[in-house]
Amino acid sequence: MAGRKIRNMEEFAELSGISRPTVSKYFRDPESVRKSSRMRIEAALEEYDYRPNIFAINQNRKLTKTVGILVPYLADPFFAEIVRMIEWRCIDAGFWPIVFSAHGRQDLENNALATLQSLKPAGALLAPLGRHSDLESVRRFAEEVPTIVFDSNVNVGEAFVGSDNFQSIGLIVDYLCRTGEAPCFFEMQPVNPNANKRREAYTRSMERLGYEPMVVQVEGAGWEFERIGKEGGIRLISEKALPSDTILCSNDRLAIGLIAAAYETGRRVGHGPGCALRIAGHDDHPWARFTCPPLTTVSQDYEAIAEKSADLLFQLIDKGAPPPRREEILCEGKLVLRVSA
Amino acid sequence: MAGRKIRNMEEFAELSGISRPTVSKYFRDPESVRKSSRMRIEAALEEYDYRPNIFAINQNRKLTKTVGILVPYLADPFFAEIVRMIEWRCIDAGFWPIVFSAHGRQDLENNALATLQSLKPAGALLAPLGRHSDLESVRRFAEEVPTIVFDSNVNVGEAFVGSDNFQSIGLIVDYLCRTGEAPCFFEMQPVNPNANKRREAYTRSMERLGYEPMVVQVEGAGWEFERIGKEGGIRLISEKALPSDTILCSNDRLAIGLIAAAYETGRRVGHGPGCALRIAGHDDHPWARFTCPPLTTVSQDYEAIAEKSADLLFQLIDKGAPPPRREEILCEGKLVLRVSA
DNA sequence: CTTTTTTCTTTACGCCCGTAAATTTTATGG
DNA sequence: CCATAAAATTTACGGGCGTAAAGAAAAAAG
Repeated sequence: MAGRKIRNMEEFAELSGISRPTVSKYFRDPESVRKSSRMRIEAALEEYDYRPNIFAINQNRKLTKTVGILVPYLADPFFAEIVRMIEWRCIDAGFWPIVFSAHGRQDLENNALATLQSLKPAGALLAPLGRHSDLESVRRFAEEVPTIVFDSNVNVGEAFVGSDNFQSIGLIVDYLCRTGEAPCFFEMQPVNPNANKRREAYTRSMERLGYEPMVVQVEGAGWEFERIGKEGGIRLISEKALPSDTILCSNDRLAIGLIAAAYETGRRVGHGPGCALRIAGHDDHPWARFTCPPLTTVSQDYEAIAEKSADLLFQLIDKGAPPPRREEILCEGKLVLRVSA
Repeated sequence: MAGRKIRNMEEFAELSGISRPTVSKYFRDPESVRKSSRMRIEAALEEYDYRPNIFAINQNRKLTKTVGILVPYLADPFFAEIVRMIEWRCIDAGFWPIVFSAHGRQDLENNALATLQSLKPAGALLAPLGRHSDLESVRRFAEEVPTIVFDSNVNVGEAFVGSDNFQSIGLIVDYLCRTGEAPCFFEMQPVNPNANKRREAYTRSMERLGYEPMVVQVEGAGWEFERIGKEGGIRLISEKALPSDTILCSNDRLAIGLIAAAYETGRRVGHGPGCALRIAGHDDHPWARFTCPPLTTVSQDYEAIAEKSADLLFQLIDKGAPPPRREEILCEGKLVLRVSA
């Protein structure tokens, strides 16, 4: 494939000895042409290294093979991981995934949606910012593009895939209450519906078990959750303002910050003797197993969320028609017992 | 902008009362048309919400406004951060960044390069896999597309931007030797030139200071550095196989794993009294300040690397011609003293 | 107000490919 | 070997835009 330069499909078709429409058909679906033709085309491909012009292809296809993926913050390991898994599935299914990050900002989210829409994608997988989303924009987008929403349920799109916060929080509240002091709930200002649901789930679980819910909210905006958790944690610990020595964090990143705060203030974290604090998180972030001590948490089922949302989208694209009513698929979390609580 | 649907530029031009070629000119550069025309177009834009078809635009332009960004592993916070910064600059400079991740695999890197090339980007910013790269593919790509290589110097492209490993490693080796036992060097099998340079820099620094270099390599492939560091660390610590109680890790992610290993085996980390190990890293990863204890490390200058590589690319795109010889820009690291060493 | 310059409009062509219709070739089965 | 079905070819058009050329209109300069 080091031969001369190929300008376009016309030229390539000539060199391969097959007509251009047939070559075009081959590139849409290699199985759709006769075997002998396929082999001649592939022989020519070996020799000449031609690739059809993506722009010209997509200009004329009503159904692009592009799938848009938008997440609120790609530098968050949760999204990085889940995007990795989704990209994978898209490629396997013959789609061309293209990733956007809103970098935590509404204007960039809107921008990404607009750019994405002009790419005329076959579909989109959106994890909206949540509280900071311009819901009207998201809705308008979803009206034009087959859209599955994941992670952050903003009641837009043909379906939602996410975690069952009531189940997962229930699980860990049960565990914590059964094995020691009832937990307080450590959160920052909620950025998306998950945070709210988790707080509510915590409150309900506590009440169900006959405890008084205790919610502690720390100051801080933005996506530097660890810093917020650490700074807030240091203040709360040194002021002895924590209503319980068992702390359930709204997510693992806050928990990582809180563990750092405990270290800095000399409190030993864990469930053994001599430990001052028990700290638990939620999500099972990629880094949760490497904290000191390793973080007890509830896993989000990354694989399941990635798989279900992708499959649902492919289904939606194939069917053409949206489902009769908006589906909401909730994946269950699993208790991940480590040392911190 | 809730008016009727606009099909194409023709229709939009008609509605705005300006001819299509002028509208086309406007979209390429709004300043290039007369003010009165610009205002009429913008008024129509307010009302009708039209966006030119990206595919049709790029098909006819020789110089696309796309900039490709390829990193080896986007779920690594170092790359996530630096991509975030680069994307930013591209958007500011009026380009359209598009991000690819090789997910640590050669076939996906090649795939991404091919896809990227068929997008006819104005330029590309590549952080190659390194040892696992198909250098011939990368080279062929760089011959066609103005390319800046960053992070991993594989001697391809018009320029390289990265860290000065000799400077940064020298800095931390000096510090560690001055304040306690001379460090051994903790690494895994090198995945890219940086890892090799760092080992070499360590060796030289040690010899310069009159110490015997001690390199410890742990088993493990792939991009789960923390796991590799932790598992290797546990083995080395429990077998008392570490040649020094001060350990300089090839990067922060390994160090995070090693700190977890020290915790698990009950060794206290830090430079104070009662500490069994001093552990230092390299990179100043976003998570390095949240380890327990916080990680002493050498920062890579993320901002500088992102800025210089992006600026260099824009310059290259404007100039049209490559620089007389391949530039190599090395950014200096800064010592980041925390508690772990 | 006239001349010069700038900018716009009109017209037209091309980019590279998808795709439809009509025709020809090739494969399949009896 | 022929009839039929399947697949390929030829021909033709269109998509949405860039862009060039020529002439008209508007702005700037005198």
